[in-house]
Amino acid sequence: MRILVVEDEPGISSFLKQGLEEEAFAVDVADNGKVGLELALSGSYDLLLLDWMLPGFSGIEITRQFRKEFPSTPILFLTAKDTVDETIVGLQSGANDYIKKPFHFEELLERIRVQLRSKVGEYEKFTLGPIELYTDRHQVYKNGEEVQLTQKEFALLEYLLRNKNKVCRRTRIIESVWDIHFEYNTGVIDVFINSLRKKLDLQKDEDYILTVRGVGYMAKEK
Amino acid sequence: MRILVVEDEPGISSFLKQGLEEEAFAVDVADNGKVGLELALSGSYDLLLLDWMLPGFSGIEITRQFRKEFPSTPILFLTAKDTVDETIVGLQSGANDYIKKPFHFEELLERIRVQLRSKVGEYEKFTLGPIELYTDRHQVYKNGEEVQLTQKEFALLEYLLRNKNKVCRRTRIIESVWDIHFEYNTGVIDVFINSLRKKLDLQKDEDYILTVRGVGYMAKEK
DNA sequence: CTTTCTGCTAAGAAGGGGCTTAAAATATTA
DNA sequence: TAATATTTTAAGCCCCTTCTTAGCAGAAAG
Repeated sequence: MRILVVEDEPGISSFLKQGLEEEAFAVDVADNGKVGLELALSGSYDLLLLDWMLPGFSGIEITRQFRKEFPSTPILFLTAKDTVDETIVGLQSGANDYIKKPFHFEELLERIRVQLRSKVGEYEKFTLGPIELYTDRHQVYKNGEEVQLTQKEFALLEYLLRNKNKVCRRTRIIESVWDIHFEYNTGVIDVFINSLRKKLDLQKDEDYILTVRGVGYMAKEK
Repeated sequence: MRILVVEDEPGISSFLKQGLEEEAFAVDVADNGKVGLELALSGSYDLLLLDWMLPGFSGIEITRQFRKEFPSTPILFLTAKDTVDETIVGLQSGANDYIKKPFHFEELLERIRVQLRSKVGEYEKFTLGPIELYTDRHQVYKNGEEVQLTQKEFALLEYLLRNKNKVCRRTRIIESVWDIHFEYNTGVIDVFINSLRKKLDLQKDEDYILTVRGVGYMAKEK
């Protein structure tokens, strides 16, 4: 996933570049609107991250011009203050979301992920003890040997691994994996956890998928 | 942290209530705009979560009226469609952020946390001597080692830590942790205090959970 | 010192949650 | 359309959690 950051303050842009690269994004930086727009129009980005106050073209202008060519590429903009006006203009001119400075990096990440959720993720690999999971190839291995999982089994395992060492509540699991948002009273999760444990052939000492009674499940590294 | 949810669909509102309560928010629900506005104006909330399409007053009207009295309380609104217009009107009338339905609960939580971040600190972590408790992850540590607690044990410890250095009356504890609001004549609390002390392996010099004879208990930092 | 009260602790009963399995419903493939 | 695979529902079982109970120990009061 390629991201273009247009931001004139070197401190912020280098912070963003470094942080996003740690999350396995490819990041380019432009420090003014003119260069930013040129790069953006080259068409090789999956998401734009624009500072709103820029030398050269402003964020609005970049957004307007860019939208003509690329109607679906998400644009996220950074607003300096809590001014509603900026926000409104930004959304009207075609941006998808905004974030106020100062922001927490985790939040920025979450908003980027929301925007990219429709697009297919790049190559991602998760591990849990002897288990490896590749999101792109849709494959899972244990001790190097491939394990055949169905779609839902895979999705559930992926969710647990994305939240490794954190307790995953049943409600969250149902929401993220099954996309059921507003109610739940089913035992599906149990069934799929069961088949996961079976297919992964977890022995007694391999307690990688823990059940947290009354709460949910947790993929835990030893 | 108290949150008011104004939402007419019972499915959604109960889902929100449950989910937010799991994250340790106190949640009230109103199912129409009129009651919602009345409750909101009572002034005892830290954040409003408004559905935009409501019987009675609409989200806009609630926002406008509420803003006159409470200029700084964050308002988050839920929009049904991906219409920029609604969003713009919402932000113009004084809301702080919006989220599109259907949404992922994680994202909603993140946005709520952002709004409350100025009010309250980061993620919720409570400490008591060598004991650490993380509300979001549902985990407790003593001297860095995880301690396995059941739901009720966790809820009780969390309550005591939220009221650290304050005497907690038995009646309050029963109300908050067990949700029993009428009179009580049971020894449950004692039993759970006992198992907490055991599981936390408190030595004689580690008197962090004190008994206040005739009143209740207190988590006390030395 | 004795009595009375309150909290501590252990053991067991009651209840609920999760595991497992099989069968039904749904989706996919030939 | 039939055949197959996947997903979901449902039910019984077992075990963990929760709550009750009761005897005991120690504090407060007389």
